[in-house]
Amino acid sequence: MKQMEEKIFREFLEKKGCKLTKERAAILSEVFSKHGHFDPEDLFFKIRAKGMKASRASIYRTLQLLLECGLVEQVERVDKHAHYEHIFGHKHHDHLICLKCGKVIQLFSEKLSKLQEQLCKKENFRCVSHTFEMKGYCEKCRAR
Amino acid sequence: MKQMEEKIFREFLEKKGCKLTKERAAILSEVFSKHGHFDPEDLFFKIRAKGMKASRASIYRTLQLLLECGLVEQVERVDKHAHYEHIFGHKHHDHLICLKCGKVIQLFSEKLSKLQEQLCKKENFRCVSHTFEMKGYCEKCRAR
DNA sequence: TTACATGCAAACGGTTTGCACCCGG
DNA sequence: CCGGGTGCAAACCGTTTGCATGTAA
Repeated sequence: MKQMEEKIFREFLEKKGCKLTKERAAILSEVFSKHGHFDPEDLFFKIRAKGMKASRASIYRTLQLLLECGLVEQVERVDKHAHYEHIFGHKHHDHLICLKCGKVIQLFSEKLSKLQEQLCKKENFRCVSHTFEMKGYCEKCRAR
Repeated sequence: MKQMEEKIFREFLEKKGCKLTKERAAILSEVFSKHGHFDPEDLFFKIRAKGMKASRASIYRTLQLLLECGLVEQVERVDKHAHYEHIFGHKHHDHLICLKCGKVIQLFSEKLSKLQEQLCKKENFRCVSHTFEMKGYCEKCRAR
């Protein structure tokens, strides 16, 4: 189970005629080390902190590959730089983002998935990915 | 009706101790000249094309003000630069974005608004704004 | 008259790229 | 061995900012 994502990545690279280098392995392992949002800069420092290494250039290049094979998806945020999260082994979900404390609440809604399907059918649109985010104030921050 | 947005903007500026300069008026007028997405670069050239002028710096500064007073909102997109649309006089809506032809289909859904409310209530979250976008292939592009 | 705004050009900061060297298969 | 990969530093490009000058109220 733990190494499933590596198997997927390895096979994807192979099919593409690419190699699984130690940098790519380090990035993959860090991306899957815990669930949550991250950005390329996070990754750069966390990989260093673990005594491994990969340049920023390799991180950006590898993230591109991980998007391509569907192991990672891009999470859209208001601030200007890209955020990502790994998706293998996780149901797709949406986000509530607190404008005060920055907390991200994950949201799973069966109803939302259904509604989404309906809306696509109505427009005869084939949906490949979606983003649903609400910004506002979380329980704790509202209390203050 | 036509000049309602100017009234709103003027009053907002006044309250802030700011002035309605001709550059700001030109930007406002261009932003409201038709409904749809635009980015700062679009705006820059369209304003020129109409024989008015405003520097990029003023465009960025003015967009900030328009966001602040709620006449414009930021639309999130996958590509890296910001997109906006004016919202005064329009119901909030969501988007279907075609990955092939780039077409943006507007979506209005009462059910979605309701669902959103429910989800917020469940988490005791006060929603200030939301984004819902689906990316995929539109009717025409699917046919090909 | 006097803040506040503007335009310009330089600075910024995240991301991409060219290139010489490196290494996985 | 060799084609793809890496790190570095420079290039990119959308956005922001400092500053001298212009202008709305």
